[in-house]
Amino acid sequence: MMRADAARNRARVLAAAEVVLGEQGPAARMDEIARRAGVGVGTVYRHFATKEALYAAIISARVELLLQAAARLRTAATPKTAFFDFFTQIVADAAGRKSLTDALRGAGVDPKAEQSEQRTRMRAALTELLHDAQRVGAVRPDIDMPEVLALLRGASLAAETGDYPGPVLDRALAVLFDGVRPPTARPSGGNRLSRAAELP
Amino acid sequence: MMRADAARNRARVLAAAEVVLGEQGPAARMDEIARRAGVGVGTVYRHFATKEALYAAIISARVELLLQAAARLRTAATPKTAFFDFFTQIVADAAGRKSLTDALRGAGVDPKAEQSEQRTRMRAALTELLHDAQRVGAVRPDIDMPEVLALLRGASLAAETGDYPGPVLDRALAVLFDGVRPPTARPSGGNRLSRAAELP
Amino acid sequence: MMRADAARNRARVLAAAEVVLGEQGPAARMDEIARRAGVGVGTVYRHFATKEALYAAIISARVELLLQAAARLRTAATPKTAFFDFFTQIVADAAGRKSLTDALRGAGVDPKAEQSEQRTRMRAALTELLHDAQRVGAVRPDIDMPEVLALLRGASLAAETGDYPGPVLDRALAVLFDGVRPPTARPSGGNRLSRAAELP
Amino acid sequence: MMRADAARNRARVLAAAEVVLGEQGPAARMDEIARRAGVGVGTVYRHFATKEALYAAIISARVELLLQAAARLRTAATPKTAFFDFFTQIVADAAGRKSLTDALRGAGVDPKAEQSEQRTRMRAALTELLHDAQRVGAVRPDIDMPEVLALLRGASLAAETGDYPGPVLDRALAVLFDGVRPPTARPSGGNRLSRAAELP
DNA sequence: CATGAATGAGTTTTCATTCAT
DNA sequence: TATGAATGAAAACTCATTCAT
Repeated sequence: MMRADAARNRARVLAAAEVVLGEQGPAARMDEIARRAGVGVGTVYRHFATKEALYAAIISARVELLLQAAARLRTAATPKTAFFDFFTQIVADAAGRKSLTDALRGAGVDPKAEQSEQRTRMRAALTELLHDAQRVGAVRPDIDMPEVLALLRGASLAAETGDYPGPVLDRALAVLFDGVRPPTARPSGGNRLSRAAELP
Repeated sequence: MMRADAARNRARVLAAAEVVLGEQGPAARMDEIARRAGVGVGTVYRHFATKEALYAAIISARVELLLQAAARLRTAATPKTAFFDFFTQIVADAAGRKSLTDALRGAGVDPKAEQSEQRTRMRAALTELLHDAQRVGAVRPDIDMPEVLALLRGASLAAETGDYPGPVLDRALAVLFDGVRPPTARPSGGNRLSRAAELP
Repeated sequence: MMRADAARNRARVLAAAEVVLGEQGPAARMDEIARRAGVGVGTVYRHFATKEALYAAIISARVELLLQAAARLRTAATPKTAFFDFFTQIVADAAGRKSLTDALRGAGVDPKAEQSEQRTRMRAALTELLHDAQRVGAVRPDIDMPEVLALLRGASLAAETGDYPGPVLDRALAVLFDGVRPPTARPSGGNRLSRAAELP
Repeated sequence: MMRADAARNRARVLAAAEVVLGEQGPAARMDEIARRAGVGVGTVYRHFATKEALYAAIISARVELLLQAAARLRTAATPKTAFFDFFTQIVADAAGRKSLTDALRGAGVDPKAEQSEQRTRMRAALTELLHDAQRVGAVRPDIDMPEVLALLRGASLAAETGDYPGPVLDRALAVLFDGVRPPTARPSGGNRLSRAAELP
């Protein structure tokens, strides 16, 4: 019973921290996070030794979810779309957590042991999807992971820190993907960017 | 004559602030900035009433330079390349000032009167270059400013916050630009990404 | 149980602040007040959000005591002397807290909600005592609250900011009270001012 | 010509300081005083070595004026009224310079050499007027300088720091003076306090 | 285990005073 | 001599972290 309580508290703190960081940026206070979680500061510190550790845990949880999504895509989707779907999903995830990365970077969170292990797994997952896509000719062959990572990072940051309506993000991604595909994979005349659903 | 001294001090503070912010992020202390500039804290405050005001002045100066570059490109370069050159220049500028934007955003710098006026001018400059490029068929016609801004922001953020070797950034931009160009403007077989000069 | 500790700390801070303000005037530092109270500055700020708030709390406590004294006098003393006793007590209280008012005014303490509520109660208490005294002919009938308040303020300020030996204050008050009484209430020949106990 | 300029500047600074202190209290800044005087801070410091020295000079000028008034009254008025007139004048002067004394005391201005010399002259002037009045029976004989000084200080402070409409101050002073007069000098039935001119 | 009061180093900002021009 | 830019000590206030209850 104790264990359950502790676990619930940990989860509550994590959730509260994500919200508060999104709202207040890197300046968010531990007191406030505790208040939102409905616990005392002491409890926050019982679960996360340090503010930085708490922030790192948030990232960790996020990345874990994305990794699961990557695994799912690899089995469920065709190599032709899996890479693009994953890319899109990461960006959508970022857009849904406005300015969180910002807050985390502002807080000076460094890649620690666990994080760098996750980083490795993330890279591996992405590499697989990329190579699969290249094998079936869905992605141009002269592109490589470093570029992909840079493009992914840029897209995520723009989605997270900017305030773009969904369709704008979609079209920006479409442009990006057009650049990523081999010319032959583009429908003749190009992928006309859709403007239908644009919000006012 | 004193005015000259004051102006020099102002410039020194601005320069020191840019450096220190780049190094230490939003947490940079006013004391440190003053020390680097070789002046007392009081002098920093004489020129910039507030930490936030100092940060705003840095952005302002940066944007001003870019606006001048835009004007220069419009006369000196052909519409075919001006847009891409400007885009590239902004990203290079961002790359050269690692984590400054970060620091600025972390400091909660708001778009103030002057800033928002600059924002307007920046949009105008970019719009001109974009339309010029579309007119001569260098940029696909179904792309519009919102997407361009999102792509630009993403590229700048990636360049600024990431630690990519130059060639990686170049290739990522090349991919992006391929997506921006109309299919007809791409050499058949695509723009082969160059790998020659890659740094270790 | 912690609450008891917190309350003790609050009281300590209040007491220390009263002392330090009396000694050093409005320029007293929060650090020093904390040191005297034997707590950290943070604790001072936990209990009083602001220097001004701390000062306001001191006044509040003082006035509360005087209000209790007024209530006591109304039941315990005869209307003939109660007014004069209360007046005297206020002045004595002021004399006992040298330069505190000074410090408080210097700090720009404004009448806030609670304060102005106290102010109202204080006026009410004084008004009752005044009217009682006038009803029994102990105070001239042509005097009214505004004058009484002005006289009281003057007497308190003199007592607080000046450095008068007790007998001097007593005689000054005696003169004042002679002016407040109806001529008939003065012993023929006036109230001879006592000089017996004068200190050097 | 230089001398005249310097003297004008000194006077300007003095005047500006009096105004600014009255408005902003002890916290008034030297910069602001200089600005109001239409000179640079450096000039303020040329005339007054220290903030405290400036404040002392203000008091000094004030007292000098009052001393001249005392001398004038001694020749021009009858002993019967001269004392009361002087007392009234000091209080009126205080009322006209709201919170200046406050500012000065708050600034920790100490009695310096010059000041204490003035203090002596002030006491002497008041003593003369008091004794003259006692000789002609206008002031009760059992009152002495210490009480008078205490009463005067109280009245001045009340006038300066309070916000009493003129008639209230007048009536308060009338009460005070009734206490100061021998019973025989009060018209039978007392000096009815006038209520005629009271402002709404 | 949870709580939240206490701690105090750390930061921003102010302002009297100095001094180069 | 006047000016006002520069100085930097001082002071208010914050907040991550600890620890008694």
